[in-house]
Amino acid sequence: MVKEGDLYWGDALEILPTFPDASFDAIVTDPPYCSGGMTMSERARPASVKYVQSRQQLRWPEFESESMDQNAWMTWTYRWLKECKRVAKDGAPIVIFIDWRQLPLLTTLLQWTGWRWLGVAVWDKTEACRPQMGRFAAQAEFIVWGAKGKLPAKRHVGTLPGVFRYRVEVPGVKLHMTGKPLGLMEDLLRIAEPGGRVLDPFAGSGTTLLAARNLGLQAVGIEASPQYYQIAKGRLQRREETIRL
Amino acid sequence: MVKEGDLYWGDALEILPTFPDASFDAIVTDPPYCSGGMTMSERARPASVKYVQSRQQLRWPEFESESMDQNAWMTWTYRWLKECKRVAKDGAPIVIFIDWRQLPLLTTLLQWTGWRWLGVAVWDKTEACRPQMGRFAAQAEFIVWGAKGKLPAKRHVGTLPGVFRYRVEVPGVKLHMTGKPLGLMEDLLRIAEPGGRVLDPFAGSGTTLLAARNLGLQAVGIEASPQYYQIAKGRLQRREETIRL
DNA sequence: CCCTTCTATGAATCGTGCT
DNA sequence: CAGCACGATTCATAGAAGG
Repeated sequence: MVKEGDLYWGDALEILPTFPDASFDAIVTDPPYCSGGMTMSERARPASVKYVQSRQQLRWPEFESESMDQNAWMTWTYRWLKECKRVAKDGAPIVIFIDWRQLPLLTTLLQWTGWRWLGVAVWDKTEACRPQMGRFAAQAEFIVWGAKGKLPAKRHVGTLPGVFRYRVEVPGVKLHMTGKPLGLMEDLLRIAEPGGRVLDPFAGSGTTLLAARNLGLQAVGIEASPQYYQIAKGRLQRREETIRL
Repeated sequence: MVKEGDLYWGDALEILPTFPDASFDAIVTDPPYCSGGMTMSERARPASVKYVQSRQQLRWPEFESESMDQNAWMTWTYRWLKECKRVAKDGAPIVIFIDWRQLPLLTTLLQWTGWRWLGVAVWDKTEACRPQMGRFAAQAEFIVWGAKGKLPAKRHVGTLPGVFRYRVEVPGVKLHMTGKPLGLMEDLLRIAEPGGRVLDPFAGSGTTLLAARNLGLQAVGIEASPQYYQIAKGRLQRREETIRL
């Protein structure tokens, strides 16, 4: 198994089973949505074609798991949610990014795997990525959250907002095609008990891990793509620099 | 059948069948969510008890259909969605408020009844919601939208945002326990073709109808509660006054 | 009679705006 | 300007019901 510090390179469904039971205080992740189309043929297009506007050269490395049909995505999501539940401590919160098309399926899967569904928070990107005439813009991304059993009555966590307003970052600042703003991830990670151990099984360019460390949390990540594994590793090593990417 | 102008008093499932096919350009509504609890007994409590904090006297007339269990709500929603589809013209948009708990069920029902699901917009109520320690606030309400078939390629509608930020109004300004800000409804109604005919089968205090008329749309509403029917009737009649309630 | 499950009731979170 | 009311909630807990 390849790893560097707390960052693992490999398939989440292969790495997760090597972790002991009840070893994480929170799961925070942004899995592949596989939502680029309602039809199988649209889904089968690679992510770089689905999510990048027409006719510009490839800017992002490909990421896997984006070419599943609805059924494959469902089985796959079921399995990693189940594994995450095993490695989470009782009462641990889980926070998952999802887009509107997959939201109903994800809330169902979350409950099927035994997690308790507690709400839907919103990432307001404040401007439409692609405004369209005559339709509401897809300006929000959704954040499904829940817990393994009940959230403990007394937690050392304050009150948290339910809508987070952050602009999408431009390529160069964001290092993954679907990379999230660092401030957004820091806000979300405040759901975790201070000093706790956080897992991101789909680490991408490592923003969750970086944000976690900024908050004084321990962070463990898994990333399947060799390119993003290298990018995340580099970011974590450079964390001491003052520039916050 | 009791009606006054374009406002009908009665059960939507009884009034809708009296409308002709393909007679509306848009459906915009805020149905009872029936979301107050995950158990049947919790749901069975009247809305004024479920949603209003303890120890204050009854401020709002009760509204019906808020005391259904999940199964009853599902069958009921299926039936009114189906009727709405019949009375909608081809290409007409539908816009429905819902809370996070019922969102997955509503998107399923929308598709089961033959509507095309096109997205989820967000009403961000901004800060004024009940904070909770250690959890994300339930600060947003969700707006499921779609169309009967495809939206026409050429519509006389501009680009619309996907997140709407409006504070919850105080009692006195809002006339229904769950009343929506007038500006919010006006924003949402911009999805309708200018001059079109809009239906709200759960009119409540009539904010949708008022907003529609402010935008120069024809508006038809149905309201089951005699109290809210009177309130909505009064507001529409007073519309000429400059004060916008 | 004890244990489990269900149900009914009310306390409490804090930023904001109104009095 | 201080105080108070308010929120399409959520949860804990006491009491009832059932096996």
